[in-house]
Amino acid sequence: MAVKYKEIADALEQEIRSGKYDAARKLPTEEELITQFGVSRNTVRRAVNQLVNRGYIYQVQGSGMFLRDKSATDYINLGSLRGLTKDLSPDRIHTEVLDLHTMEAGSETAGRLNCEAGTMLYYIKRLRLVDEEPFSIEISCFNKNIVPYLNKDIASSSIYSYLIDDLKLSIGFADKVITSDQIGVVNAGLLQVKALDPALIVENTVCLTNGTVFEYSQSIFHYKKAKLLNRISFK
Amino acid sequence: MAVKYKEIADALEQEIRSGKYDAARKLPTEEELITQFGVSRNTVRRAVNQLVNRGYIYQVQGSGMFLRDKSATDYINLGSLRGLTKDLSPDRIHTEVLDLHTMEAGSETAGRLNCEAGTMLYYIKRLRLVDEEPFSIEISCFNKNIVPYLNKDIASSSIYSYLIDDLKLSIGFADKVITSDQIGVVNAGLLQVKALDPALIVENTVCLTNGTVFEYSQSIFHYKKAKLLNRISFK
DNA sequence: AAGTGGTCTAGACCACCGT
DNA sequence: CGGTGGTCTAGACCACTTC
Repeated sequence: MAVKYKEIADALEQEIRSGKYDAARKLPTEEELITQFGVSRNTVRRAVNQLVNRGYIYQVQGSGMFLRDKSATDYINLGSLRGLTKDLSPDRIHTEVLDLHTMEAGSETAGRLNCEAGTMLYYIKRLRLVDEEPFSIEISCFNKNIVPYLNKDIASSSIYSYLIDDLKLSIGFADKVITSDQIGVVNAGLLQVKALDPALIVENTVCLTNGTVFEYSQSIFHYKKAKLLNRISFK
Repeated sequence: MAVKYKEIADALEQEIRSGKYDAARKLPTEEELITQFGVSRNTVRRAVNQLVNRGYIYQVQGSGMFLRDKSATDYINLGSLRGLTKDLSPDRIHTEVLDLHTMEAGSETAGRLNCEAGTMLYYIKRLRLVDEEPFSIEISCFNKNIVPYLNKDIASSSIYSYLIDDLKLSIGFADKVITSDQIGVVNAGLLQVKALDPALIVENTVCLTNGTVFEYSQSIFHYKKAKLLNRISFK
């Protein structure tokens, strides 16, 4: 990390999640944070801003910085990178790799990944279980020029940890398109619902900080189990 | 407004939407914006930051600020306040007010609105049409202590314009919970789909800047017509 | 009136991209 | 190496809340 405002933001996030401010439901004043962390006011404010964007707190001019009501658990936060892996406790999640192979991009996939048709990519289909019950199906395509290697082992834990910590990719931004549709027979079987039952679908296009698309994925969620959460603040 | 960085952000947003940078796909440098708007670098950077958060651009250190690919139209932006009203051109939208009355909050609604049971509120049910075809059903509850007056006229255009421009409410943040479920018979009839067809559902809890909940709403979207878009950036 | 967050400036230095 | 964004500081003044 080595960047002050992010370190402070992460420290405060930890404190909030640990329940340190649950009694007061209020953060220390900017002045206090300035002396506590020994940085300038601007740096404190940038850190605090992260917490606002992450949905933890809201600021009231003249009054203070307050905790937002805790969202009930079991929500998948649309604003964070790691869908399941961050929001649910890791021991509740299991991943079954149904398919993993390399292939050439067809014209449709090439369009989505913003690359030439014929570009090599990894195709992965996974079934994700929460508390041993089928929760979602994830079909992902990674541009192999950017993600040169993947295997079942990596795919069965958190791919994103591998991309960030090992491949040192710096992920910049993403588009998520959310829809609902009738589920097909095959996927219905995997999720143990009936064919034509509803499915909650999230299409995800992810880019590096330099703007290159490296992943396109589609997640199909069990309609009775999945709840997506989006926390926004206007300022 | 009267705040420099927001004015600059809005001006740049307008320029981007107008297509001014479509050829270059690149914004002027910070230095250029500084001289163009006659403000300090920090102010330019705050303005630019808004555009990043609104999903218009991404920044690459050492290189510049670039336009993100346009999202196809017809998406409902989850990050903006006015769902339909902002994303689709206004003349395509029609709103039919099915019900509008005041009532006392029951215990469940009181919980969602974070108020006492028995608090007076407005209940509104609306059918929204896009291009003359049923698109979504919106059921909203407003705390009457905060929104003291509403009528069919207001409800059939944009409620939020009224809240912001006329009532001078300052809206702070919101929680959106997105799910999918089988649609009921009544709503199926309204949306002209079959009972038990999928529905895309967004529950929305909206707060003022001071943290007070003033609205709880539920939107039920036509599963073949609605696409929600969430643009996120990590920094 | 005191406390607390919001806006703005000016300037320094660092990190990364491209030539 | 020049161009361009990223981080950080120090200080001034404004706006809103609370008492």
